[in-house]
Amino acid sequence: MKKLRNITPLENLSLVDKVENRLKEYFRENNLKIGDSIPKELEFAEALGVSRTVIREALLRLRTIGVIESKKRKGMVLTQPDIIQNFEKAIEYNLLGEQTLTDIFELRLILEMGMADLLFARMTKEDIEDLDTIVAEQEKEEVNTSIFSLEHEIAFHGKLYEMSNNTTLQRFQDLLLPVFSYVHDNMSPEAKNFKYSKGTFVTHRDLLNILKTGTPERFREAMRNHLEPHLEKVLHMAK
Amino acid sequence: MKKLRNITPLENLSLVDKVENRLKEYFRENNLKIGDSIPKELEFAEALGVSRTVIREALLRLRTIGVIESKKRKGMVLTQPDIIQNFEKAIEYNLLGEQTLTDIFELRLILEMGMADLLFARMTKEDIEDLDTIVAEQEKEEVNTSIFSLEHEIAFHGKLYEMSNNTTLQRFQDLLLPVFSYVHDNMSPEAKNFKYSKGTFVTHRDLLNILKTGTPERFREAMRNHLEPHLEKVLHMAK
DNA sequence: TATCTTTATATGTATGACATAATACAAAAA
DNA sequence: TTTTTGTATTATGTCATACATATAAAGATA
Repeated sequence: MKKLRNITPLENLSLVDKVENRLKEYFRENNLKIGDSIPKELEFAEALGVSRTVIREALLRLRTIGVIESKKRKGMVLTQPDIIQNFEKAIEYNLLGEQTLTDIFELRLILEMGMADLLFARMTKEDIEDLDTIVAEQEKEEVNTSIFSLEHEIAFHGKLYEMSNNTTLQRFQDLLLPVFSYVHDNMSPEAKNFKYSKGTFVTHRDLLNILKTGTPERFREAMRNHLEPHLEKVLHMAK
Repeated sequence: MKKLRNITPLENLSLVDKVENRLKEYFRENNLKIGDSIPKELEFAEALGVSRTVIREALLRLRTIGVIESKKRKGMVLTQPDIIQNFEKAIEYNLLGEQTLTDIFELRLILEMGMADLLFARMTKEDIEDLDTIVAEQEKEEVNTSIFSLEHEIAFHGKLYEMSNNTTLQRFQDLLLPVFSYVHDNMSPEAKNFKYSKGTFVTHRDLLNILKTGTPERFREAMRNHLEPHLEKVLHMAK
């Protein structure tokens, strides 16, 4: 039998899919902005000639991704979708694959190495003081317990993100924390041991000092060393 | 009248909200993984004592964020949510605020500066050849038209993301392209003019050469220069 | 064995009814 | 007048039922 080629399959969209597309068109055509209210379900249903059920399903999708909000009696209004929140929802279900998790962890490394210029441009005296406190706290505890604590790790690096003054980036990191701890927990014991061994590698204190008196370039290099155990693991991983 | 204090409002979750939470619990308790199939709508409805409508709405939310897929007659199975796709959907509606767009653009700069180590560790001979072609193409056209083309910009930087070999990162950039062009279009003419003015700033060719014979540090520094006009604009923006 | 046809079934769509919460407005109280 | 309280209205939220549709799986046909 001759192979069938060059024939595009006819689109197989469900009614809800079509309605969703029409809604998107509608928003575009009418140039609707955040805060604008949209017609009620029954009006849409009538105008498009479908049941309220279908309209509701389409609208519900929009509600789920945060494009609209609805209130009883008041109706529906367009809202600014919270891109991070969608992310979050997906993660809550613990269904991200190994590869995605690794990718995301890698993303963290990239972010922290790339953040240098932003940090130097935006850091304030208060930021430095905060970091000082965080590092001092860590050093005090480590003398006693000599146990690596994920908490301090998060406190220090979290503060860096905060200093970036980029809300999206910051929330991104908030939400990725569980991923970080996941990867952290699943790291080989060896990697854990030689991590942050003072002297060999750059410590939080070192990073802080560079922030105080150094340059973005030096900071990047230092951060690279600081993250080296992670980097090594990730870089040489079979992809 | 005495002021009312210390009374927490009682939770006001819709039925669908509650059902959604119960479903999440259910997945957790039964330790369900990607690929596992779940009971049908009617069974859930009966088990939870609510109408099929409510169950469907809750399930639809999950379907929207990509946690489940459903097929007629077959039922529903857990799927790996595509975090990028969710992002994408939100963006399609053109409802992201100015601030978010700026944040995201900033994110791009951070990513490209932070990517250096990854690139050097993972680039192949073919990658370099591809880049060579892209740059040559650009140079040829620029001689004729001397017009800056977003296309070449995207081709070159897109290739870099591709070379990172990080699928998530790559798709992230794919989806952010519209944001990039948006910010690009809205840039002040001055910024556009002194951008990539050969000689003054680092060109794509320069970056490529560093990739061939240089080091990650040099590449980072070069990329910093290359992106300087963008960086300046963003760094000194009132936040 | 391979291919076609039928059948059972879970999701998809339609309809109509009622519940609920939020608004606007009227009425009452201060 | 101002503030509080009640009431009607209305758009979304929930329910029940029926039917449409696609398709996996079983059965029939070659």
